[in-house]
Amino acid sequence: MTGMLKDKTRFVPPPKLPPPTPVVDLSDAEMRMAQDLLFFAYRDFTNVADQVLEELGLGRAHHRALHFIGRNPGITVSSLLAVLRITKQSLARVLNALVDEGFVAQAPGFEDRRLRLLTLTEKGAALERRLFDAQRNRISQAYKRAGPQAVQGFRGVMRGIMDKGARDYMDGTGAAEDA
Amino acid sequence: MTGMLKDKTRFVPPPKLPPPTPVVDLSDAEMRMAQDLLFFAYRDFTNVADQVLEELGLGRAHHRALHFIGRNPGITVSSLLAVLRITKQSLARVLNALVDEGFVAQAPGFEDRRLRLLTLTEKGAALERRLFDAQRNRISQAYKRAGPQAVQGFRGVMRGIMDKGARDYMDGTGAAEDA
DNA sequence: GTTTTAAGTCAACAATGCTGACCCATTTCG
DNA sequence: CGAAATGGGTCAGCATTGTTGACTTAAAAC
Repeated sequence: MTGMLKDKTRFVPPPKLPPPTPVVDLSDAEMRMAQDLLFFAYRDFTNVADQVLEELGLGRAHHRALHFIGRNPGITVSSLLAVLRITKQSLARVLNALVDEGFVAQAPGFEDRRLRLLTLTEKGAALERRLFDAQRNRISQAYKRAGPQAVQGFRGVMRGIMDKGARDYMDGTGAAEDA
Repeated sequence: MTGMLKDKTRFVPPPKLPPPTPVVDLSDAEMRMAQDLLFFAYRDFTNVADQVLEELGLGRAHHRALHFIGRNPGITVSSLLAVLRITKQSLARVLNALVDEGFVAQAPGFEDRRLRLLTLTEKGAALERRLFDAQRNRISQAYKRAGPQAVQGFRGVMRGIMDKGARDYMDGTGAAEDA
């Protein structure tokens, strides 16, 4: 019985204390820091919108859909799937909720009537605005404090981290890209 | 019936097509872009480690725990909770799995024997290394391409986006901070 | 007129958050 | 010393959001 640890087989004797953490080279520490940066910044950035979402019984997935539909009015379901990289079923849940509650409207395509062109309703645009405003504060504060040059660097690095596909999407001016 | 849309009440007539997306001011577009950057960079960065994790039947939550224990050898459970900002129960699931499978070791504190000091076992450190290596490529590529100045900017902006608490943690040299 | 394609749907499952309610061992404090 | 506070653990149940697999329907393409 190792004190409070009960006898749970779970106890493993400590490896002589701090396993000396290799500390390979300097840039290694930089890379570790980048992990932290991404984790914290993303977590806290997304959290900003959560309060508003909770009020409405929506989740982050809904926010993402609203965001990308707002940025790409008339986007098709399959393009949206390609951007989000989730399955049709996952999107369906979220999208149906948004349509049911009047945040998103869908119209059949003109040329190809199989397509469902997605747009935000006014209600949807208003919600997206609200969510955006919350997050915008964060960003603009951070941008302001860091300065325009830092912003340039930020963009460059972030672009470098993402997949080529995402980079391409972003280069498409935010208009619906072709998967 | 409106073609393929069946009769699902779900159909909402299109709002005259692209609700003109206000386009308030220039900096607004910048902020929107930042949302995209964060979403894509974070998604693709975390994805990098997923393959390795899947092999082992572990998830991202396990990775996070490994990461922060690795960076803060001897961290207590409550400090880890404070860093991750999740509940004890959520952490327990993940931590128990890691201990059971020999990735993490725990030792009672010397001064205060209620504490459980967490460290990576060699096996755990090796796994963390593996996961890290995958992600390191991304980062170092991005850093290299963007240049050292951009990296500075990246850090500044990311720090600005996160909560003060996270910033403080990071300033603690990555050594276990006091909640 | 057959085959693709865009979209929708049912069912079931897994990971990871959460809350609420307790228990135990240790430390602290009156 | 004895009570309260603290660090940690656990059971049970639930929500969100991701996954697979299998199948349908409507429209387009060939």
